[in-house]
Amino acid sequence: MNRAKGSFGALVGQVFAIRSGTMHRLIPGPTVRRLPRYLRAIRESADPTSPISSEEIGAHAGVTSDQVRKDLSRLGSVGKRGTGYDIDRLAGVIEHELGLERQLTIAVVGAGNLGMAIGGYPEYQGAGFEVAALYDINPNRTGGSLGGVPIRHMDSYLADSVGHPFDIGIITTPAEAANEVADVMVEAGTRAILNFAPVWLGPRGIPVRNVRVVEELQILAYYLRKAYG
Amino acid sequence: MNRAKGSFGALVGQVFAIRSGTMHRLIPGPTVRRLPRYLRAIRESADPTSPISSEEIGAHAGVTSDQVRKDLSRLGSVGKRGTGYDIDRLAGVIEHELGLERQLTIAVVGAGNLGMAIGGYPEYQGAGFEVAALYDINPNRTGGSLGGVPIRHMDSYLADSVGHPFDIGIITTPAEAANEVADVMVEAGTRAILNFAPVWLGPRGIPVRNVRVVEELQILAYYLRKAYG
DNA sequence: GGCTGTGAAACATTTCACAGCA
DNA sequence: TGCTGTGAAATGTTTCACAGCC
Repeated sequence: MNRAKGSFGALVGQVFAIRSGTMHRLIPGPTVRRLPRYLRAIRESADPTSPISSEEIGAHAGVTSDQVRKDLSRLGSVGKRGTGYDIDRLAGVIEHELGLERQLTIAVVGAGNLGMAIGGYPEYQGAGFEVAALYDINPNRTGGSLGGVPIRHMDSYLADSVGHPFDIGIITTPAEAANEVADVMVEAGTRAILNFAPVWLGPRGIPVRNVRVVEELQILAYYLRKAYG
Repeated sequence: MNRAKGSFGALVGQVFAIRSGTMHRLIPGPTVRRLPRYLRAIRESADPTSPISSEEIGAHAGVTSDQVRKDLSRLGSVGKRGTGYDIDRLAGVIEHELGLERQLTIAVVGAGNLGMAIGGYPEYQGAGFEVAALYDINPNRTGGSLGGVPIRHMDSYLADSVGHPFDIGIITTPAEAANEVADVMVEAGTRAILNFAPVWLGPRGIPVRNVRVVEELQILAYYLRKAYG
């Protein structure tokens, strides 16, 4: 498999791709993946009124203080030497960088156990997200609602998206359905995909991330075997 | 934050740590994380009787063929030049490397929506795992079963582990409870932890991996903003 | 004095390119 | 001829060490 380098193509592992238009200068992937951890760390900080040090952020995020400083310095000079990082200021900068100032809408496709669990997740408020709807193809599951969020038939996904496409589509269907669902999402203008189905979603021109429980277990199994034989 | 380099300490991001004893030569982390994808790719191969090429594996796993060959070459010389990789042989080698030959037992702590979804996941058979029990602190949730798997009170976790500790403990509790649960797991001899609670679990001497839905969404938000402004 | 910000060094991973074997 | 296996080069990331500022 070959791929134009430096292009908009999907990147390995943590996949994403850019639909079109100008590519901005991107922060390194590992740094982007740590930013949410820093955000949580400073929000859970013991004293929100006094500045926090890279040392303390690192302790809460499981990262060295060097790494924290290096990462944060990419967001501009945001700390104060001799003092640390102002919590509100830093939270604002990270949220801005991650694009969390605007509330992002989510559609969850697959109203099974996992979909219901994720659709009903209580942490979205304050994190910048709002679940707008759940979808399923099984009419027995549709029509109701989950904590005020309607559960609709997948057939209406496209129509529901007209005028206000979802920012993120979460796929919690069985493996067989995932590619089809992803196609519908792209067609409907959904802007990014978080996939929980155990399949590889090929590049579709929008950012895609995959979370696969079984693979996580298998990775753990490796380290487990190395540690215990 | 400073940490002895090359030690058994927790590694950043994809955390793991080794309890004690000899450290084996480890395959690079990125490679380990791709192996389960290769395993799935070859299992879903069009024709299981004829050999598969690195090109085809890569296409199914979203990785370049170079990368596939480099990764697989770390497991020893397992392919045939001019031909490709024998599917059964390769699957066996990867499974061996990942330690999937022995069935691993899982305990899920937190019998809420997410715990039930993960505890009832149908893909474990064939992937090398078996959910042995679910646990919760809420007596209203305990006592029953989920597809034959008993739901027990967390108080009995320690006693249940005597003689046959769980290989992997999955934490699906709220954030506040996660650290306490992790402590119990370590005390009970649970050998690795997969954490879904939105907190950083500090190093505990056993391999730990974290999956956090909100962080995944925030990472997506970043690329989404870069793509669409 | 204390803590950030950042070049430079060290280290890790991926890509390239091709030798080697079926 | 076709595809693997692998050194070497290119690239990316983390760690180090300290200058710079509050």
